[in-house]
Amino acid sequence: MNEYKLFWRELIREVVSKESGRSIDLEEIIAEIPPRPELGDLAFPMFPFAPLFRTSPKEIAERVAGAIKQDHHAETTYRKVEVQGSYLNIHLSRPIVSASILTRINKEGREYGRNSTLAGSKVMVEFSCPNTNKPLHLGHLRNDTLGMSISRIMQENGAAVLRVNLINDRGIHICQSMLAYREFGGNSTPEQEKLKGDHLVGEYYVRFNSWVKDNPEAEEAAREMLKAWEENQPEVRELWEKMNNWAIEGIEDTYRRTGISFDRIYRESETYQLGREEVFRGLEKKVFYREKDGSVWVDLSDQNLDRKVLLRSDGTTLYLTQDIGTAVQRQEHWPFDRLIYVVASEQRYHFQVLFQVLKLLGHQWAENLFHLAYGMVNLPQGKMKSREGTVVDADDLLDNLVSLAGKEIHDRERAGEVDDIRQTAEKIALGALNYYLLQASPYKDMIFNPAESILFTGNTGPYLQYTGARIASILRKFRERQASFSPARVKPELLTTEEEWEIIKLLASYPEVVNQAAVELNPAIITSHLYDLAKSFSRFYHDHPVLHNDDPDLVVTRIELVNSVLQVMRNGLSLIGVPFLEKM
RNA sequence: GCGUCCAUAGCUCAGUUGGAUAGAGCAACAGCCUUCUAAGCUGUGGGUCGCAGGUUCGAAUCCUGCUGGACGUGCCA
Repeated sequence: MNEYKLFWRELIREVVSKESGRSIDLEEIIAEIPPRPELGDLAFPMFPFAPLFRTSPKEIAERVAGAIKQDHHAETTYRKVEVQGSYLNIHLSRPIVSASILTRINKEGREYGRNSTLAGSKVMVEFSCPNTNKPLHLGHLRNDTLGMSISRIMQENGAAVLRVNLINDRGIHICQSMLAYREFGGNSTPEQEKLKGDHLVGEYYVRFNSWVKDNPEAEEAAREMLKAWEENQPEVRELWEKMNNWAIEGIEDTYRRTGISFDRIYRESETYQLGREEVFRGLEKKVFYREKDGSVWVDLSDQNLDRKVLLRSDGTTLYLTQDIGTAVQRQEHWPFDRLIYVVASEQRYHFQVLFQVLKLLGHQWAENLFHLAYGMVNLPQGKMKSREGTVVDADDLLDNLVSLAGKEIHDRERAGEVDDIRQTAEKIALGALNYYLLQASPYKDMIFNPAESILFTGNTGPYLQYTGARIASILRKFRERQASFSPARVKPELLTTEEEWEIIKLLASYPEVVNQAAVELNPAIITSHLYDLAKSFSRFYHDHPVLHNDDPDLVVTRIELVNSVLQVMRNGLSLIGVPFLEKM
């Protein structure tokens, strides 16, 4: 669609320049999509030129329209130029646009929508970053699906992407679950308890928190354990290895189930010491300073960021120190042009400080760090609170969605039609979840209403999957009867209905949508476009039969259109973690 | 206190970066299955875009103030 916009903006720029006698910049010509399709396909407001022409925008629109109509050059790409109030509206030539779009999608297939705006740039995306003391919850699911989707969108725009995870496998909170396990666990294993490893570990984390209420000395015991861990005490290390493996195996099961994967996994136990050297460098450079007690600080109060500790008085590192180290390490491992941290918005301040500190250390690339601060996931009754047991567990939620999807399959009497009920239900559940989490703008807080998220009707992932499955079904039936339509030819000029034209326009603007999503780092732009496309398709095929048609040319032409819709849906769905289904 | 962010239909969310009569879904109501899957389609009702100013030919969108909310402001992560 951009090519048409650009063509017309250039033409109108030329005409307005000529008519007004002043050279107009291309940026001054604003192209819009009219609010209602009957008003045309492109619209150009003439308000900005009123002072220039010293006349009404309506009159300007008429003068420009008149001049364009005399321009034979433009005739092939428009059907009609008309003045609507103060707007100059263009109706594009439908056969020309349709033919060009269908040919292009047919030729490019999976490539359609890909572009090279980020070609040659290396983008690292950090996301997930789970703790190994408890299983994943709903908040992680938003993080994970955002990280995956953003990565894919960047790739679709030509970037080389490296997805990285930093597993938080050490620290006082890890020791807390270890301590509770040693105290109450009785050497039980996930196998014995028939529990996923991460859930077993999580139980002892919860156990610690109730235990410590009546036994404050447990807090001190955990600190001692952390010290023992840092001193490599064998028993503690052994327990840590064992429980960490349980937790990580469990978390990886959830990743597999939700289609999350990484190119490189960092572990905090291996990186937490990094950063200290950098802090010393900063001391030498005199951008940091040391207090009498030995702690090292950075003063960012001139930037409204206050003073921050970089090294404790006992010389140990902090979260911030580690992040300094890992950033430097990553730049060395894989020199990125951009590093996107997908981390909740509550850590905004932390990343502002981190980026400033790296700049003070003289790292040029610190300019290219970006915190994608996504909003909290809340429940209708308010915040999720682990202490009050209102945290929505990721595995439980998925199980719940899968069983509901399975029930739908039976209720709709599709059990005999789908290939594998269990697998289909799993994919529907995943589609519902990912779509729900991605359709809201990332930076905004969102409310996760379990009752609503499991709906499979309306603006949801399953609706997109359903539309895709319907298309797949039509195409299967076409292939079965293909012989009966031959000989037939694709004739784009046969696509004359408004419904078909709406589809064509949405197909045509898909590549810009993919680009826009990358510019804004916002997968919701994709979800919303795919929803519009599915909606338009549903309207179309409700009223206009594809196969049940007397004219074989029309049949194959509509098949071509339907095929294109499917291609774009598949391309788009792959960017938002909604599995495509041949049958549902 | 200070800082950052948010506020659009009863609920959950969009809103093409300042343009035409602010849109979807859910919920409510009314229709549509001898025809390619009714997880669908069509229609009705529902709005002081938090409030008050300002900038502009034009503001949900930009600026200021206010109100309400979230988050942050740890030698926690």
